[in-house]
Amino acid sequence: MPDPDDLSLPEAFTTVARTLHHRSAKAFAPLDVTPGQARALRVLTRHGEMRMSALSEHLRIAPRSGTEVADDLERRGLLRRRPDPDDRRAVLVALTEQGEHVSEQVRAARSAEGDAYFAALSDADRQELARILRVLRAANPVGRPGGAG
Amino acid sequence: MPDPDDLSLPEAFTTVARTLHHRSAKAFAPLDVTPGQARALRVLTRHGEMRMSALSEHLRIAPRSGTEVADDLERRGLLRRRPDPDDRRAVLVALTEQGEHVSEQVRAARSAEGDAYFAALSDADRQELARILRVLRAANPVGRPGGAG
DNA sequence: CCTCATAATGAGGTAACCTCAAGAAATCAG
DNA sequence: CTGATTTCTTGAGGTTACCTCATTATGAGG
Repeated sequence: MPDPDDLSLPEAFTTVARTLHHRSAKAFAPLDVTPGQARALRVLTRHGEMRMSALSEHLRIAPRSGTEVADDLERRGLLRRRPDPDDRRAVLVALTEQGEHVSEQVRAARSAEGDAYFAALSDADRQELARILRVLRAANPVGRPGGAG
Repeated sequence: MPDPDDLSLPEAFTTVARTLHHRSAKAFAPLDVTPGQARALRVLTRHGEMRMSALSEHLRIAPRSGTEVADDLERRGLLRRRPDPDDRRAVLVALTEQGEHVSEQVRAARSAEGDAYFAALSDADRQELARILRVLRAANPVGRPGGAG
């Protein structure tokens, strides 16, 4: 196997992200939840009931894509939709009881397996990385293609 | 827009990676090259002619997926295949002259736009990030699902 | 009422992966 | 040399996680 190339920052980042994705997918497989769904579960656990549009923004994906994630979770009985009483165009989404349960399992699986990916880092490095990622997120607020037309 | 959530490390990483991917895709669009193809171009520029299997390993993707990337580049006239004279099962891939040219443009586009994503970081932070990514890559050598199946 | 903006979704598409199995060639056991 | 096994690549078909565009329903302002 070839030694790691001296990749550029974007390349190295992408490579690590893909590996991480595989790891997470494996960790969540027993729960029958994809990494994307897992993220949505965590958002809903943290912030409670919200509109579809808000969910999409939290996940930083296009509104249409948020619909899709919600569809999947609803099909699995982890999420319920209800009309927003204040605006009949809008839909509110929230976790079902089972959704909360799975979300907690997701959190556990993340600690057990997903975060294991980062176990090679010292505590200090993990904090450094977290800080750097925050800076990047703040500096590049919206990754959605619609944003820049 | 909601403030960035206090995401877990894996989640934050994934989110940043997706945004970065969008940025790169946009930066490479004028060259008619996807981010995945751009990575392959860079690998071939750095390491020269190699087998399909070696290309896949460099990109850390399944062998079949390497074939696909090579197909795309060959269709665009950026890459040529030839049989390996030492092993007639194997195929050697290398950039064409035009491929070298586009690869250089890719490198330039990365500096101009792709790396702009990391411009929010100080030089020190960029080096920190690069170091941390190297540690992660070294600690988790192969992200390919086939490995643990 | 008419017009314009907004919320969600149906329809259809893409990039970048994957697995499984086939076909050809190399290698190893006898 | 023969047969079994392994290796290298690719055909066929599938998945995830996104996307854009157009449509429907509702809300807001003149």
